[in-house]
Amino acid sequence: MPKINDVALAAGVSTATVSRVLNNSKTVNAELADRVRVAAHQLGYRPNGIARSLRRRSSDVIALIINDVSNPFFTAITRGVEDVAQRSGYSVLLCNTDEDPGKEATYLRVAEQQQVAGVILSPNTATSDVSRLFNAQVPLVVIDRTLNEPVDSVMVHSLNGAEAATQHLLASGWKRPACVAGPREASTASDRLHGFLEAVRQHGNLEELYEYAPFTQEGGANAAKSLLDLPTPPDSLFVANSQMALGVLDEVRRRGLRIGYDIGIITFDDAPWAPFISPPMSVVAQPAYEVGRRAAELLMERVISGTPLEPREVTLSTTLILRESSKRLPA
Amino acid sequence: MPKINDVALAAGVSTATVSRVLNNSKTVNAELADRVRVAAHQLGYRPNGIARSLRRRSSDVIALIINDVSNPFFTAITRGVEDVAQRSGYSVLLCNTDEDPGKEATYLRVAEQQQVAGVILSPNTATSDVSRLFNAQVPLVVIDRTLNEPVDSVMVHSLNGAEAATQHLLASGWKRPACVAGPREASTASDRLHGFLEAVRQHGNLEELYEYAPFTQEGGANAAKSLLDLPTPPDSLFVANSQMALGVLDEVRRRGLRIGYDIGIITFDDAPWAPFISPPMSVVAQPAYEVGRRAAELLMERVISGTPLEPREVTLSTTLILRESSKRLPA
DNA sequence: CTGAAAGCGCTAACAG
DNA sequence: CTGTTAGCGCTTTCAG
Repeated sequence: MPKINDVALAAGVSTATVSRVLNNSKTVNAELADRVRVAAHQLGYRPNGIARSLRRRSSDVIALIINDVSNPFFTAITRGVEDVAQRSGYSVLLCNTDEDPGKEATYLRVAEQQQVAGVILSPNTATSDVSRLFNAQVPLVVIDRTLNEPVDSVMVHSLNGAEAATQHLLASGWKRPACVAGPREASTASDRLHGFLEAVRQHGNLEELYEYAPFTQEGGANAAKSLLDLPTPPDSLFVANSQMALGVLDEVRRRGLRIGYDIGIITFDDAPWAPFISPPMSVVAQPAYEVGRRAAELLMERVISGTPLEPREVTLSTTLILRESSKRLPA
Repeated sequence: MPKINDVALAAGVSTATVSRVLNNSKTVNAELADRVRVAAHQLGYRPNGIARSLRRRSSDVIALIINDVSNPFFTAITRGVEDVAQRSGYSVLLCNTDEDPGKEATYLRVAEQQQVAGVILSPNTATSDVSRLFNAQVPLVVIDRTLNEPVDSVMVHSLNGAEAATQHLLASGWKRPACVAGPREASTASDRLHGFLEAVRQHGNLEELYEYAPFTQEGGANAAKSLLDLPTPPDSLFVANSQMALGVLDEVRRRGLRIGYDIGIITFDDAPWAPFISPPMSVVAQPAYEVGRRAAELLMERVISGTPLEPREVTLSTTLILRESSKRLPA
């Protein structure tokens, strides 16, 4: 691998000039610049990003740390982030924590050690430790779940969405809704549960039925199982995310329950498969791509300006998409 | 941020000793080692990974470059890779190319410049340029799609799977199967198409119906549209991946075609939603997690041993999972 | 077993 | 406008 010095030698200039040319400094004589470019090209020179980062104390890479790569919500976010990062000439490195605080800590450390230009984080819990990033002055924006720190954030108003979904269940004639809630530690899970409970309380006279579980297919299946095994089981389910919904569907099918007659279902997240299951799934859609886009925009501002800004907070809204699974059909 | 020198000063030793302690060199006096650890801890010292990488000419990060984060096949691979990388103390950085050769080139460059310890790549086309990685001696293993180079690879025998799926369609009584094929450039797409054609030819007397399209939901929808608009449309579809299958489903529904009566469908990839659509989708399942696991194992061997090995090639098999969508029901 | 010192490849003052 | 030079923070010979 040729180094900057080889290029300098070949072009008959100093390394400083090579560096200037390669970094588009405008103050270089055109003829020299050409010689440098030719030499660099002939040698197949590639700047060593590590050395550059060490010197500059920052790279042109941002890290996106998410909880679950297989959740379509996060992959849609990823697209949003990538689109704006790319436009600014940054690459995005995706890190999957799998809801594991240990992995999250590891990736936070990697991000710091690799001197990424910035990080977008969906924290496992509100107490995830970002102090090192903070000390290292690495720009950070938090998405999806809140953090107990004053930082830039892009959130979705889960509570409202959950409340609306539950009200819809009730308005459709279901009498005994329950909530398949996510894990206690996730703010989104508790927001959605609270939205659900809010609607239940407003309706009055209803038992507060819910079950915490991990945001996974298995978690959803287990929660549904517990709920449906109750002496007086619920007749409808509000599910906290689409991964869980798959598990709920599995359990419902296993029991031979007919959606629309024996049970009503509505879930958070408009997964790509939602319209195609039977019956089509009603959902509370989150503007996932938008979350990613806005987060990346906030991050890029900080990265590029470098100036310290007041923490900014953007909150987006959900959309209720009514399909069939939540409707109550005449017997 | 404290540097190694600060730790050395605080512990009253040289930077070399600090480095040795932090890298678990066994040849350090226990008492000194303790002093170093205490000092490092008190100062909140974190080694600068960039500087370390520059010196060592390698980091403890591997890159996984895939075509589509939202495809469950790739996310399952990701899990496999992460599990074994983590076991060896490596972090995996996921890069999403979105089937865009430009992005692929960018990430390959990033991988080289960031001096990752190794890369696992699902190449866009068989001619993707990995020469720079090769020159830089970065261990590489290719997955999913072939590359015109002698490198370690983990593939799935697509052709057999496609052939079996098509034979099943024919054996179920469908008379006019067509293939919703992926993009020409992807070896998986052409393998699957060839498997399909193989079965069609063996059966004899059948028209060779197929349509190339991108591996996306939209691609699948468009291909289905063309095929179903034929003067004599097919009565069954073999679809090349699960993203496309969603699009096919959409188009089929739009036309009011009843799966099982008017049309039979079978697709590659056992997406999580496959059992839950109506009717449940028959699929050719790929051992995705296994692909990731094996690929990471091959990579880790190279990374850790550092010795040049002969290129190795592992090929895994598919499994036909018959559900309802491919069955032909009596009218 | 430990320390001094030489870089890894690049950028950015600082001179000229 | 261009070159010289001093590091960025760490690891690793090489002496002692």
